[in-house]
Amino acid sequence: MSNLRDIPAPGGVLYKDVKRHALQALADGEWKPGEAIPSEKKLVERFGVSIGTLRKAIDELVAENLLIRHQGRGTFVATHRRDDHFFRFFKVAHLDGHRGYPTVELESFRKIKADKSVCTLLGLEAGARAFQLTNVLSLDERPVMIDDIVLPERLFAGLTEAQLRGRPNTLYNFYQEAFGVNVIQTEERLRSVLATEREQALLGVEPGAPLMRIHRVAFSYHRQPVEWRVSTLNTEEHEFIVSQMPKEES
Amino acid sequence: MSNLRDIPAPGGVLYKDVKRHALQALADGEWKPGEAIPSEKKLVERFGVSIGTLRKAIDELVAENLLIRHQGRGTFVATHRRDDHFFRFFKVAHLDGHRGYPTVELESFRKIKADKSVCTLLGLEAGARAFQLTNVLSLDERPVMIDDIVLPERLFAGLTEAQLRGRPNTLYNFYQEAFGVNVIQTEERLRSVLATEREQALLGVEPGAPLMRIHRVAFSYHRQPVEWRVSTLNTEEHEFIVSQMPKEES
DNA sequence: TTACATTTGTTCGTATGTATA
DNA sequence: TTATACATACGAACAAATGTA
Repeated sequence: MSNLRDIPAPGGVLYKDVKRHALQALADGEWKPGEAIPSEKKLVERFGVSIGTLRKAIDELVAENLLIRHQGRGTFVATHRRDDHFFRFFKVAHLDGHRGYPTVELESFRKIKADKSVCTLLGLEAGARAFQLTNVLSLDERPVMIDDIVLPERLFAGLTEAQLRGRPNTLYNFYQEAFGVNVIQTEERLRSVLATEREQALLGVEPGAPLMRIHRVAFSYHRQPVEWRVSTLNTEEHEFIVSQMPKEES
Repeated sequence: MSNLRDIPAPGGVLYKDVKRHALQALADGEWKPGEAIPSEKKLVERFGVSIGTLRKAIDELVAENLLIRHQGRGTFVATHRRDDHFFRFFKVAHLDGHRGYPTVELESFRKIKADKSVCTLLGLEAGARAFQLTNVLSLDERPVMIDDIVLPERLFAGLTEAQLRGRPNTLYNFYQEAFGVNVIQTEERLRSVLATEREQALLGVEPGAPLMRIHRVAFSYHRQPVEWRVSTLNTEEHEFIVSQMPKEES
């Protein structure tokens, strides 16, 4: 392993180089979710930089929620296990403010050829194969949201319906553990629509009921798109939460 | 001005103390939006801490978008001027992805007694007086969103309709410049609803059209609530954008 | 254009404190 | 108790950007 100093940084900024290498270790799966990365001391040796420079690089990855520091224990790769990052990606709450975990029922699962628009969004070649699955999410025993999800076959090779039904944890945690696919960022676009017949049936709402449609692209490292999702939410008793700065008081 | 070292920090962490004092300088209006705060050298003297400690404190305020650093120029208090933070708070885009500035028309303005629920949300005593105003926002010459806004009279004493009509910049910039009220954070809750008659008229939609209702509380320093807003968005040709991590690539 | 002062950005390293196993 | 790992605090030296004389 050569020192980063040996090759001048492209941007000329050393800590950005360290960050880039750390990011690569994450993307390559050298550092795996839930596991500790090497100690600061070891990373200082590995990268040939000072402790301050290393810290500045790791600081940014921590700020981006990719790593989690624990004083006295080590620095860990973030996971999608319950409580960890779950509510960063599940933004539905009851009108009274209460936020709970949904129960998930797999409604359908099949292989498809991704259509043109989805291929564009996921950066796939035209006609690429993909998995299409539909989950119905319930809160307090009542169906609240439909998730129509498309996953590129290339990234999720061998995915089966049984796996999806048997998964013990969150979907994004399942992506991590079963396929090494790490969702670290999402982009969502929200609209209001009227319920279709299918949605009336699945969510148990009246014809003409207003629903919220959420288009989401989920990204992994290096902004690689890994999931396309259309969620349909019944906001009769629930709402979609958007808040800036979940942590830090000012 | 006494050194921070003279009084042991409550939490025992010096840079948090520095941050707290800096935050107070912002909340007190000692450091005003758009202006430069004292140089690092001066702040080091003022607080009696090392440059590293000072930097760590300021770093957090920069990360929270309260301050903006410019190498060679200084560190400035963030403003709500166009292009600056505007799109952090205006999350509406055209379906084709294009994001533009809306034109705003003041539809109504009056003094009210805030009702109980609004008082709770804004942390006001029961029956507190407030201003109620309604804006209609247009994109590409077409009305797209209605903003129903409530402002506590205590924070916006003397606000007039003429001021609101004459303001050259964004509403939040107007709060800053005219009343020293600095919006730094918002919390929003979104639902889908059917258009009321009033909304049909103002937005030019059909009866039964689905609209998006956005409930927002805006906060200033120390999480003080300063504005209550109910926005109603026509998502026929526009959508509401939610994306994590607007900056930094991973 | 040049030179210079000012201000923030980067990199280095040390010493000590605190949390964990 | 001990070793390990991260957290805080210090500050020096130099680089890069900016504004001005």
